[in-house]
Amino acid sequence: MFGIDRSLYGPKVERPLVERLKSIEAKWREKWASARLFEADPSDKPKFFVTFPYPYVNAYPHLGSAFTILRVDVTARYKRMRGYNVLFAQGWHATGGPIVSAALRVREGDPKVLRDLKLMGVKDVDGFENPEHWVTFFKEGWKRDLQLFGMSIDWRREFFTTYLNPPYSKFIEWQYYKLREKGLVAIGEHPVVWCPREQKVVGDHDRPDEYAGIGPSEATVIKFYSEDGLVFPALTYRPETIFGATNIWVNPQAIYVIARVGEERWVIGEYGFRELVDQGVPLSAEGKVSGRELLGKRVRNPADGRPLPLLPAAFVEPDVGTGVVMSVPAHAPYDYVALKDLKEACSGPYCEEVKRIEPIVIISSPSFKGIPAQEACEQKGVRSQLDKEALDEATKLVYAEEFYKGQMLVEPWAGVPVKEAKEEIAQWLASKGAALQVHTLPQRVYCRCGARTHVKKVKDQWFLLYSSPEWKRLALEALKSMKVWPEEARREMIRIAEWFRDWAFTHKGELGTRLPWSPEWVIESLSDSTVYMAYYTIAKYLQHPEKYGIRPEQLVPELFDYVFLGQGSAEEVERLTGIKKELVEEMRREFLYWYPVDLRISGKDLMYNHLVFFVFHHVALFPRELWPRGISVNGWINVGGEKMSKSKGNFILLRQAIDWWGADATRWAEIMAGADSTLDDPNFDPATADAAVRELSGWLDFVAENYGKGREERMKVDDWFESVLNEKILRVTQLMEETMYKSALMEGYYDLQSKFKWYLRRAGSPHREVLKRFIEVQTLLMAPFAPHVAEEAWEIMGKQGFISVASWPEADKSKIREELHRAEEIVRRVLEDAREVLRLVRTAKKLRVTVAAPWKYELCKAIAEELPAGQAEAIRRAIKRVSGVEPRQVAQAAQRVAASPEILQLLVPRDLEHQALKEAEEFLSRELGLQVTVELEEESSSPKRGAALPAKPALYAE
RNA sequence: GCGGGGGUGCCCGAGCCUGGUCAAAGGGGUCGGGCUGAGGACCCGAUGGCGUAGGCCUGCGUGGGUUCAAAUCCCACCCCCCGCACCA
Repeated sequence: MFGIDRSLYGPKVERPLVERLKSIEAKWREKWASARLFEADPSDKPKFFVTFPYPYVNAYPHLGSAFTILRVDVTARYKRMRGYNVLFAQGWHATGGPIVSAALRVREGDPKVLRDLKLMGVKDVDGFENPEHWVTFFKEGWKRDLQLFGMSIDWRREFFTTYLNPPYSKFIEWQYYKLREKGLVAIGEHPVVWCPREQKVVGDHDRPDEYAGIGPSEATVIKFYSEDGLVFPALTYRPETIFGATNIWVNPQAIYVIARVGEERWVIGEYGFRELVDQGVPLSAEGKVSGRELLGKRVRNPADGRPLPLLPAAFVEPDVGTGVVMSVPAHAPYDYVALKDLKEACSGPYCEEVKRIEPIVIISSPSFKGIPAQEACEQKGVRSQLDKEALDEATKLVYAEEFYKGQMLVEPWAGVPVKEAKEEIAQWLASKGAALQVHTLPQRVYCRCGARTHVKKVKDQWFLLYSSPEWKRLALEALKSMKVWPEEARREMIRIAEWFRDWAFTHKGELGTRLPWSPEWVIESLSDSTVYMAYYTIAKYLQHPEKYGIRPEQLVPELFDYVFLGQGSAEEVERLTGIKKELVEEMRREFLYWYPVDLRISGKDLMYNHLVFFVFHHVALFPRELWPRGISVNGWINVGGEKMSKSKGNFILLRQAIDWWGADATRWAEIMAGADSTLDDPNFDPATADAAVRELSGWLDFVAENYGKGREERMKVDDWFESVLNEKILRVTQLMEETMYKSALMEGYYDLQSKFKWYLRRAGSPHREVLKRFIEVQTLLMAPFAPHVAEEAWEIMGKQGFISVASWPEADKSKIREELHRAEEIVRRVLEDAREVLRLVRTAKKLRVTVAAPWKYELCKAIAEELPAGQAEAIRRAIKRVSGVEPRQVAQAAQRVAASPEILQLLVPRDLEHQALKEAEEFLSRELGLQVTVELEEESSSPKRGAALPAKPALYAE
């Protein structure tokens, strides 16, 4: 039903197992809800406030969005088990254009939007022509899916954005009044992509996909005056090449507009005319002229006064730029080829002159020796001036090379890097009145309505002044002092913050909150989602008038001033709003209890805007102690090694995954995909989800069968396993603290399980208390990841209460004994080595294991101690320290230690090694299928006994 | 171009910060064995090359370097991904 290729990405696991997990999930979901387990109110416990950027509700969550919020849930659950009062609330984002645009498309019957809706499982598109319907439909969908996923959210604090939810808009209004008071907003000009037919700004969602992401770029219009008083405005991205201009190109087929500006009369393409008018150049059309009529006219180069002829070129498109092109054949492949073509097939009266034109090289760069444009054309195999593809490549090549590595050759800029000269020359021309800075689109962009767009300068655009040094300084201070995982993300965000320019934060015709002092503008989506975490802390009061009786019109700025900033008094607020002073105070207390945000977990894509906005706005509005404390960033999930995409068929909705594998197995597989805090992209493997289904139901069976069972008498391996168990707790706890969730699951589950398996093999059967402790610890460690299964296991064990709020296991450090781990490793290696030996000596019936003589331990200990001096020196010194043994023997042994230096890491007291091996005799015999005896070198008659080294006993198969 | 991330064995993927227990965890796949009426489920073993004694050779993008010792540290280079905004 979702159009997904199940054979490739679907589940391959037994249905009954999944059904069993799902019914367990339903059971605990209900129990949590009826116990209101995740509803968090201020208490005397320490608090932890973790947040997930609220999602844009124009679709259901998929595995990618689920991944990030899962990390939030794991954090919340872990922190609860650590004794924190955790606030995890969730809102929905509806601000902006995409929903409005999608609704419009539904009204128009756009098949693509309808198909996408169908892919979501929407059967009836009735109502989707209305933006509001999208919001309510998908926020309900999100909520349902997140509930099914086991998110431990306090739903009383749910809300959504835009004027459709007045209390939230009141909050945003307050925020912007504050920013204005602080002088952080200003009005100014701003270039936008404009649709002349619909008279509106064209965002990415308002255009066909192939035009997405193309925005206004800066260009220079250079004015060339002709002898008969006309102005030819040539638009260029490379004003510095003016010194290499040899002529002007016009298209002889095209019709140009003659337009008056003050005293001047310009010759310009129709498109450029409109674009410049919309950018404030006061052109008024007076007439038309064909390109052909202009040929042969002469203009003056404003930079050096040289006369330049107007020549014809077919590549010049009248509806790109101004339709007038400055020709620089040495540095522009198009110009170079057009000139060459013209020389070969010239027929006009200006032919003599054309033949005399030679490219003028004015920039030097490492890659080009002669004429750059010529070399680039040859390199790219350009055939003619209409060979667009090759020419574009050649142009790109020359441009990049010269921009980044080129130097000017012309005085007074000789030697200046092009990067700098470009700007200076443009300014110099402008100061002479010979040029102006404009914006244009680097290629044709069409609006969804079909009309060609151009760049318009909006005059009364509102800006957030992110370039303000003081604001920036505070934001950087916050970024530098907060916790950020991974560290690379901090560096990246600091760089982004430094580079931030002013931000146009108001739009028209979108969903959102109206700018209170200029309501024709709506606050844009990134700008209304910067400090809303503060809103969570009191959302339960504001979003539930039936309970608290607070109406939107009572939410005046003074209320927020008091609640968030402590300004004014509760009495004053009561007088202004009629909201009871006690309630106002309660809100203030609640805010102060929860704030600041302890951790914000987000996909790495938001580093480039939202997360930095989040920091900027907090430092602008709140005192230092309320600034955010942490950010953890993760990559975007891949499925089957590739980015999720609808066309590849690997696009998996969360609801679909839950249907296939259940919530816990999906969570498990997502964590295993790579939930550590890194900038890498995690990879979701459906096979892992299948395996998780088996793993989790297997665990429940295991708990049911084994909890409370086991042998009574104590063995040495029991101590080893207890040590492992306690060490794991320490390790996993540390990883959890660092939001390294994949590593935590790998160590805390898979690693521990394989250690447990080894323990079972070693011990034959587990000790009752050790087994009990193992089952408890294992279940607790997996609880943040697979909470439903963990609850079920907890219940099977007969524990009271929810594991979701049980205590995270505490490591008993006294039981961690490093030497036991080494001794066990020695046993493991003996088994491994024995296998290798027995592979080669197939006829063996017995195996003797000989533990090295005491002096060899002395020797190794000495070497280990002397090692800082370098290995060779350490051995020399160590040999001297061993006495009472034939020196030649000592030297030989030392030589062999040098050949296997790893034994130095495994060194344990001889007694312990002997004891461990002695106890493992039976185990080794069982594993190897022959009789194994362990003996001491001095008592041994094994022909191999001399080869024994500490941590590496001699083996003799006979 | 700038900024960020990455390149590990048939595949996926740990390790790299803090060099030695690393021929390199764990999965998957493949091969062999066990359990079974049977199993895609579970358990055990093998899975770079050579080797009738635990060894040797080759090896973590490429080329150098530091070190007694490098997947790990340093330098250079090659390749892949992402961002460079006014958009969620």
